[in-house]
Amino acid sequence: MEEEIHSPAGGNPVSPFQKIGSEKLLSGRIEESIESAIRKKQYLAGQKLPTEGELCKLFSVSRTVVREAFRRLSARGLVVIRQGSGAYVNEISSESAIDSINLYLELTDDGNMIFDIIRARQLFEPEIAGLAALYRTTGELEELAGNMEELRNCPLDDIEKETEIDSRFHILIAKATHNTVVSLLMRPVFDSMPRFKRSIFAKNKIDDRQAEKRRLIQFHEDIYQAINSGDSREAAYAMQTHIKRSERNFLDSLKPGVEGLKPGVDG
Amino acid sequence: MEEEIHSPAGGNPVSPFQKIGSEKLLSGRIEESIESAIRKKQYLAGQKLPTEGELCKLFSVSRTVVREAFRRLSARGLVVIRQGSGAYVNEISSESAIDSINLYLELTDDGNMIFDIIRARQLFEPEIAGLAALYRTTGELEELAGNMEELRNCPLDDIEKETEIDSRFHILIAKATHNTVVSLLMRPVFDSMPRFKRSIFAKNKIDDRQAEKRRLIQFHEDIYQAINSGDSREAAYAMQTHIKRSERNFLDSLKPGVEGLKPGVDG
DNA sequence: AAGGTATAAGTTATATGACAAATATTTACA
DNA sequence: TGTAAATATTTGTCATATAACTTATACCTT
Repeated sequence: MEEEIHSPAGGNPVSPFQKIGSEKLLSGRIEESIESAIRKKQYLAGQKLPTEGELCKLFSVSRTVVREAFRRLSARGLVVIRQGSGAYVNEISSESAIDSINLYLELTDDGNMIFDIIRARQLFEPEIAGLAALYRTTGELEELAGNMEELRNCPLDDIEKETEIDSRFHILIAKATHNTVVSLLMRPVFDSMPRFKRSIFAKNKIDDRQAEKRRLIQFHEDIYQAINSGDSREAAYAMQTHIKRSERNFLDSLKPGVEGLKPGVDG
Repeated sequence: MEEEIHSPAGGNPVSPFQKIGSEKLLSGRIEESIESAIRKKQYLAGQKLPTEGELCKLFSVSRTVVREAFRRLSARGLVVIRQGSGAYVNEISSESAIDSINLYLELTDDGNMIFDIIRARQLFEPEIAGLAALYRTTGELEELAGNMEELRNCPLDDIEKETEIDSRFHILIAKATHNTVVSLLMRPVFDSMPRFKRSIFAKNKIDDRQAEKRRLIQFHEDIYQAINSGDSREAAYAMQTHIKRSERNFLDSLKPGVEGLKPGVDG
């Protein structure tokens, strides 16, 4: 019989797919079955899953439902589908998970999200900088130095690029903790920085920009030096100072008149 | 006939859907188009999207690709599809995003994830408890009290339930910060607690369980009191103490000999 | 025999048509 | 007017066919 599907990995002849339950949609049930097999590592990253046709026979369903199950799985980043070739377990990547958080934050932002972001940075980033000072490698220090060089060379009027470099600086520090959880969870915070900073800069007077960039560079320099010297306490302090300054910049940018104020009364 | 990409009937207010680009798959392009419309809030949560048939005509594609686009969108939590009714923009929920992170953490756990989790908690939770002490409402205090009551009443041998209650305690504190970013990002950390604690308890001597639970209750009590009295510093300290103890428990559970080895020495 | 090319086979992508199942709307009736 | 039945709409699943792409094979040239 060709009942046997793929036997991945080891010699276990038992099908990696659990019997489909009594859920609602067929495509959902098959999605769960395949997901379960992947979670149990019965299929490893890069491995090829059975073809649509094989799964049709295995589950006794039409190609439609198998394809829709694959679509759901690929949308969630669990598998990649290559036309003409097949479906493969995706190399695990944090991007899909991070994108999911970013989407949520974007959709739920009622305009006050930035306050939560700033507060979260105040809470977490000094601790992160302190940890980075303890665990950073020389390679990571070089990356930070390179990032600062990029910042110095960034044209004064290219705000888009500057904020991107800035947020990458903080991502690098989070990575230097060598804590995958910390660096993963902080990514959405840093990813949102450009979005917010755009609106801040938009309200700033142009004259302030040059001085502000000098300060930004100096803050990064201070943080870098502390991390470089392995001084955890100083790194935390430098980071705290940096973020407080950023917050003040933001609050100042709101001063002239909060956008929420109804027109009718003005200066 | 259906060659024409028609503008929606009548006076033609601009279509909410952007023109499809030059991506690879049709279903992917249509997914992006619909996602973009949702991100721009041209369709709000709960609103009904066009039917499959309408989208087929609008994009001049088959039902197959429209359905697969919908499957992807629903897998990502952007829309919900109700048979016989239609597709609706999903009420925004953090669950999908959190699940995505949880899946990533589970798949990438090589056995050392727990160290990162513990360290992340050490970094973040004291700060969170401190913030919660400042912003908690009386309702949230009641929830915390109720949670502690649940913990006291939990059977000593029901580890599954105990860990669930425990992690919920910490989730409640994160929520009490009234910072959506903080409570969202910490969720995966707390969600992973039961998974890890199972293995810790499994290696603990049964005799320790009663004393250990008493200590757990006392820690929660201390944290609660500090948060209740609005003492930010004390709340952070109590939380720090709690987590350090948890870490020691974990490290102790590894002592006798990493996995496999039966504990042969006890008090 | 080695290497490249054309061909064939396998696999996914899309289209179409049909019917089932669930829901929504309209109609008919009391 | 309110309710129930009938009808229409919409999504779910199946089946078949063809296009587009990938991989494997056979063949040819050198």
